[in-house]
Amino acid sequence: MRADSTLHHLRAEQRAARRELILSAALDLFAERDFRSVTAREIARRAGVSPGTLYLYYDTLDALFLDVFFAGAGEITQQLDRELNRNGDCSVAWFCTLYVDFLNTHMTFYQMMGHFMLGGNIGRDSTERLDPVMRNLLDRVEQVLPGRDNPGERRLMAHALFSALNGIMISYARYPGRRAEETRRHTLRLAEIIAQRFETP
Amino acid sequence: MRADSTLHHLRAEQRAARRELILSAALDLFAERDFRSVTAREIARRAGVSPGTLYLYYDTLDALFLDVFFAGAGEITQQLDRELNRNGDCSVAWFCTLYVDFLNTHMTFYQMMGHFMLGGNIGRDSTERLDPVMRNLLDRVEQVLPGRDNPGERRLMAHALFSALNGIMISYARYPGRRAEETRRHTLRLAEIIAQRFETP
Amino acid sequence: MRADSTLHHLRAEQRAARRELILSAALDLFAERDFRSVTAREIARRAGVSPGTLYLYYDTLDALFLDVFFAGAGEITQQLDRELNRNGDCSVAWFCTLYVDFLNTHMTFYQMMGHFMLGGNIGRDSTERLDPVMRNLLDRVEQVLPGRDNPGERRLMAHALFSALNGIMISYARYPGRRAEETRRHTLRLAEIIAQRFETP
Amino acid sequence: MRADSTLHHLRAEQRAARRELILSAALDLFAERDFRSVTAREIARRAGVSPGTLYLYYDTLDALFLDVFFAGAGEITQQLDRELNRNGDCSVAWFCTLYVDFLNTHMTFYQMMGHFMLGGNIGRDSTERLDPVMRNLLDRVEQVLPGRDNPGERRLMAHALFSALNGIMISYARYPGRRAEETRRHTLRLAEIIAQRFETP
DNA sequence: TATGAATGAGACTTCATTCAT
DNA sequence: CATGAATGAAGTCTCATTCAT
Repeated sequence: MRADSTLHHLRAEQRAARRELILSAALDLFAERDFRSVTAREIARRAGVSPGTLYLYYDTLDALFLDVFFAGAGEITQQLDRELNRNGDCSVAWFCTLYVDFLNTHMTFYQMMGHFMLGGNIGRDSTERLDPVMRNLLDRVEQVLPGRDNPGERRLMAHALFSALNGIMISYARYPGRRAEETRRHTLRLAEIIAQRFETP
Repeated sequence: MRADSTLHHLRAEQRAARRELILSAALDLFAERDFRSVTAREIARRAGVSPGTLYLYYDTLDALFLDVFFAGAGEITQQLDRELNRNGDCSVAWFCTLYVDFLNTHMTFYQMMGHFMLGGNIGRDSTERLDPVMRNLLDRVEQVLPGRDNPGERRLMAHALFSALNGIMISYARYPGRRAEETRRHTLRLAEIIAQRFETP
Repeated sequence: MRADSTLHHLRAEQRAARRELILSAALDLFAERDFRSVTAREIARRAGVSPGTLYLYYDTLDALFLDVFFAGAGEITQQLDRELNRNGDCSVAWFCTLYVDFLNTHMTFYQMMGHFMLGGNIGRDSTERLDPVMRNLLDRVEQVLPGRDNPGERRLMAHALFSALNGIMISYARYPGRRAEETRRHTLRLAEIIAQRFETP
Repeated sequence: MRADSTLHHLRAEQRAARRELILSAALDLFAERDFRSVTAREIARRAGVSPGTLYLYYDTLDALFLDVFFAGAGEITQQLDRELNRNGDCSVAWFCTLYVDFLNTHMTFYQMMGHFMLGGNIGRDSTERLDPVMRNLLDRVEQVLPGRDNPGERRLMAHALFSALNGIMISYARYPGRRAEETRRHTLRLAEIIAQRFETP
């Protein structure tokens, strides 16, 4: 029993590790080039596995893309939680800066969000996985918003703030000709402005 | 001379008409399906020309995509100007509503913006054409912002507002499970909130 | 008008010629190797065209396979008709010999028949094209059968004879270890026996 | 010694049982779908073993296919023998009906025969196993043929009858649009006709 | 012996783009 | 200027088979 469960555990761990390996290889490539031009074969080669192996861990390339998004969403959610738990009273400015900073260093996460939101062909099951992830994020946004009694209004405001921050990147992310550092500075400045706008209840 | 220039003029007109025809066919298809799944051949067929002809008017498919963006940008700019010229003092709320409404009915314009901003490979010359178009748009945004003396600050605020509005769509545009009408209502509500936030100087 | 129709005619002729070219290349390869191991790329290379061109003339490899069958069916039908028209009274023996001889020299036709009859995945439209072809063949078989008044009985007898002849090949066609010439002699001998059995009404 | 041989025996028995298990799983799947679309992994899963185990019992997938054929041949041979032993004088009609009925319920057996006869790549050793099996079957056919002195002639006649019966299936087995029961009725009727033709010496 | 993850060659097919007519 | 047949590189994904555990 014990041995068996250990074996299972190891198996699952190994599997997760391999998945991580592949995902990481993909992220590597996405950092270098537009993700739409990255091929399955390249990801496999970079991960040091065969193309066939890729499909042992992901049914389809889009499934992998989705995982990039999920991984990113998980990470930013954790980052937020860490601070929110420690310090119940976080400022909007802090949140905006953190999120936009995250987008700057996790451009691929942002690109995937765009990819899927703007017409990615995801199956019903993926939609069902996507939904709660987005909701989770919005829950965090709500927490940092200044007091507002009406829950519906509060949620809407969270939507608005979340949208506004996401919009920063689409407008300036890879604006041709701008270097990463310049982009970061500019986007963070915009984040501050938006934060300021959402500080008052 | 005269005859020649008239001929030239006619030629140019015809050429423009053909381009328009092709562009319009493309938009037709983009309205039906995700633009990433539309092929050059399909566009040609829909326009009633041959695939080869497409390349007489557009060097590349991305060039056509870019034109979709330009056409949209031109249209919204004109719409704004019409009102701005008539009525020098337009409200932020009016602008936000107009713009988000435009995005809702011109999703493809928005998608193209995303396509290029998030990693589209556009050549140097296209960048040079893109730049003034964006600047033009931002000029309009500036005009509706409430008085603010510092021009740099003013410009930054315009960026922020423009970004915020664009973000509305990436977060909810084709949010799975939502119908077009529902999306429109929701995004317009968000536009109002954002407008409200940017009303005070 | 005239010119146009001529152009159309030429186009159609050229197209048919290209199709023929590809078909012929495929048959070439099928003669050398089991058709199931022949790839689209190989056929294209042999035909002296690019892989993409293949799909300009055939939607799918199976469509090409089907054409192999149709071409064969057309040929044997014509061969039969030529003689049947010249000489209204053809013997069963003559027919059996001719057909089995044909199968020996057009093994691929036979293989395709087997491929599709024994489970080939053909669409509805192909089925609709397959049907009349088979009926046509059976019509010829009926013509050579000795007098028999009842039409239903006559048809059944045609079925039986046709089946019997087809069976000869499945049992001995590529029987491992037999050379082509030996196979031909043996199958023709069997054809004679079967003919003899079907000579009496 | 004794213990050892018993052990060996057990081993052999177990091995045979496993082979049977796998074979049976394969047959299960072949009954559901065209055998050409069934994968090794599926067979393994259905048999409740791992893909690797498959290759402990079969060198290759074609070897398994061959076994399907052998199993069928063995079964029909036994069925025939049971009756032939009990009743030395069996009619051609009885044989034809029995065989075609068998083909109807063992379509896979028939498909495998076609698979190998029409170009399957079987090694020399498999050919050596195939040969006697076919001979065995033909021996039975010979037994039911009406008196005929010349042994060579007799053998040839057996070939002809066997071929004729096999042909019934290739012509109508999965004739598109026909249901199993209809096919069975039709093929049995054809079997009768052929039997009738081979009844006279 | 049994496992099953990994392999990797290779299959089919698509599609932006070109160029002879 | 228009055509549209042809290209051919490249993409995703499959699957029989192997081998370390």
